[in-house]
Amino acid sequence: MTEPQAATIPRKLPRQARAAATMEAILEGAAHILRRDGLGGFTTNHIAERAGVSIGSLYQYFPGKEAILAELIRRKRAALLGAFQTIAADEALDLPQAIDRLVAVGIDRQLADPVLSLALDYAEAALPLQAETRSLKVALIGTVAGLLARHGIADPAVAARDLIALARGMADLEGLYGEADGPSLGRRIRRAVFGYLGPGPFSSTPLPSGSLK
Amino acid sequence: MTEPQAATIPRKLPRQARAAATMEAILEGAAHILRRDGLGGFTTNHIAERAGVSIGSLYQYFPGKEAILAELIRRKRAALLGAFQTIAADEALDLPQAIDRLVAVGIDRQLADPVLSLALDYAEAALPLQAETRSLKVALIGTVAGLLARHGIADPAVAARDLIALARGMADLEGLYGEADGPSLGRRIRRAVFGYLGPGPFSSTPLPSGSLK
Amino acid sequence: MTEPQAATIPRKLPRQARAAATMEAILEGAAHILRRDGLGGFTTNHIAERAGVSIGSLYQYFPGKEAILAELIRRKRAALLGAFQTIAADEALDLPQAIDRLVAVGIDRQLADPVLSLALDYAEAALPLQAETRSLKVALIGTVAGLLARHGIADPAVAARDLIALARGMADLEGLYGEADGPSLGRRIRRAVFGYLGPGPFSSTPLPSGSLK
Amino acid sequence: MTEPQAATIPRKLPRQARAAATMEAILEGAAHILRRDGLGGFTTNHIAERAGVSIGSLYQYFPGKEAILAELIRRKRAALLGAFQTIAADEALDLPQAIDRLVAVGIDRQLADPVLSLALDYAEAALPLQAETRSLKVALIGTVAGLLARHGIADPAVAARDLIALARGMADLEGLYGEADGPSLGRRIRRAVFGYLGPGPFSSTPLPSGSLK
DNA sequence: AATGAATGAGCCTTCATTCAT
DNA sequence: CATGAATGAAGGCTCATTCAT
Repeated sequence: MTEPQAATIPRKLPRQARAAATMEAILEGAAHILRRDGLGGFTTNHIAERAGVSIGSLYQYFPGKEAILAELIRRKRAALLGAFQTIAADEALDLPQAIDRLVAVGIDRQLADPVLSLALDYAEAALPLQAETRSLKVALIGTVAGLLARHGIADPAVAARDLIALARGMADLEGLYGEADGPSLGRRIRRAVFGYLGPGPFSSTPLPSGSLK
Repeated sequence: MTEPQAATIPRKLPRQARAAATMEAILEGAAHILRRDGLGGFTTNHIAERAGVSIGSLYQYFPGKEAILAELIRRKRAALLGAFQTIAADEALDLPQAIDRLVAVGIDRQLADPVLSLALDYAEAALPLQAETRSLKVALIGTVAGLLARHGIADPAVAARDLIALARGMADLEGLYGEADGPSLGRRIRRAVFGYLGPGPFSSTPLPSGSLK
Repeated sequence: MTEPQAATIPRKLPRQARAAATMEAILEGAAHILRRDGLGGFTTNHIAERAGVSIGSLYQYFPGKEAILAELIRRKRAALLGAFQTIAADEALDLPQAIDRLVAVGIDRQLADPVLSLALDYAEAALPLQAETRSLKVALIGTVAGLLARHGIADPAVAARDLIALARGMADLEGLYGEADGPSLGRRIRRAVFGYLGPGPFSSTPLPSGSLK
Repeated sequence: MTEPQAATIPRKLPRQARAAATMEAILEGAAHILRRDGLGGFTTNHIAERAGVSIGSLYQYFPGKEAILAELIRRKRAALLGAFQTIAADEALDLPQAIDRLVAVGIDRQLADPVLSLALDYAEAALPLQAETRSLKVALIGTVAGLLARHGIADPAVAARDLIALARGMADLEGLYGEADGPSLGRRIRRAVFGYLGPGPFSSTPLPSGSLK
């Protein structure tokens, strides 16, 4: 895809409370539109109207629609990254426990807003985003990779990417068409993840034989 | 997303050879545009130009861009479904062998055209497709579910959807950012799949004890 | 209105029965479309489809849509003209009797197909038609004018045009919004017509003096 | 005619003076186009160009060409309605005098712009207008009907519609093909109108008995 | 003669973006 | 800063018409 790289950083940082509120309104409006109309209906005019802000104001805060989308992605990734980092930094957790938590966190966000999540996931994959946004993805994978490496998993970078992709793929479909049963989905994802990682000495509490069903 | 359901079936069947060629040209042009410019650049004018066909001709065969997209999805799914059915019908294969083949087939198609695949996957998930197109997805899942059921897997319908989603999630990202190493990807996907399915009597090479939960 | 004068005569006279049938089918299809969709939906493609004829065939018989419209107008006027001439030629009728008949004939045609009539009336007034078609209108007015002159009406040409316009105006609206009560409409039109003509020696039942002027 | 009811109300009310000027320019441009090219040439692009306004601006104020047409009709009817109400409210006038004035007012407007008037009349009759626009027509008829009722005319609603239709029919044709001699046309219309109303006690110059009815 | 595939000008409309107020 | 009027490129789609088969 070769669309001309667009500016994706907010134009200016709001210094006043009112300005911050305007910016939030725009982003909330954008999320609403994306959820309701998908990427096809994601237009600056609609966003401004929904946000109760003039189109001129919108362009005071964002240089274009790509920037709004990028900011939505950035925030989503940043929140996820923070949660992941906290989990990965917790030395008290063994790998299965850490993965349980990572999966649980990821599922929560996905199921809470499946359509928006799917649209942002696609946008992130398909659109040319700025380096700064991309770096969040790298950090996300890196955090998981570090955790895996610490527990002796081979090829941790590839594994981290695979596992995130796997979980996201399952969660996307469950969100859209399934019954959005988080606990059940979590169990299924963990089975796949642990299968991927293989039987190893990484677990502090080895499970007995005898399958799950 | 509540876009107002668009017509997604071709407008008329070509009666002359020339007409069939035009229709193919349009579909090829559409695939090319989708690959090169993504869903954002997927416009009827671009498609017609790329196909070397007048915009009027395009509308003789398709009532709109949605219909072209739907037809691309339909063809992709139909081809995949055919391959899956052949594999699932082969009684000589045990479950691991059958899964090996399913994964291999799926990977081939995905890696051969990653950007196109991603766009079609997103379109299929996010756009409101017609019943007929959706039925192909159902058939695809059903084929895998039948295979799983025959080998004693519990909850085969959910499992089939999960496994397809899982594999597709991994393959999408590998196609976009990875090294497109099919055999390696295949091995990783299989690990996840067998982990998901759990240790069972289905395997000719039974897994050792110590699986994870 | 200065639209470029278009050809309005049928391209060729059908010599075979099949050809004549095709031409009739086209004209009937055109009337149907005009009735159902108005002048805005009057397109050659729709007409051909409705007529069950290929678009190519349509252009074998008519050089363009204007010609089809013109032919519809021509036929309508010709039929009316024939009826009018018969009435005007009947020496046995006095003026009130003749007018009764003229009005009755006009009303019948208008009420039988009000939407089509209105569209044709507008087309006749607003579109640039060919001399031959226009001449039918002249003949129609002339026929009435001759009748009026024969009974001593002053300014018969203007009167004929006025009376036709008057009756058509009333009939158009009655057709669209009224109860399409022909006899009642006829009575009302005749009151207006005789009022217009004023108390004169034309009637076999002469009116008393005291005109309205 | 069953065209899919289009929006016919202006999109937004102009808040700045500049905006009001733009809206007027659009309406004037639309009137010019209608006059010059008829309904067939009545396109948004032509209107915008003629108005010296971008096509985008046109769509800021009107949701489509139907809305522009509706607004032209609305204004024309509103002006006529105002004049009619003034006349009908004047208790000093007897019926013939009031009718004289109504006819004179109607003729003035029709002859001043015959092509535009004809196009608007047809549009009003043939297009599906909004309730609000239709209500102006009802008010117009109602005003005349009230006047007639006050003077003891039977069936005043039907009579009002008939008389308006009758006058409009005559004026439309006079405007297009006649010599646009207002006074003469007025006299002729009045003859028809009084003939329609019949000899009654309404006139300050009472008619003798012996009407045709 | 008949067919219907093909054409492309042109219509309607949206939308990202700018700029005067 | 905010507003909203204005812009025009561009996209979706139709329709009159031609022409090879």
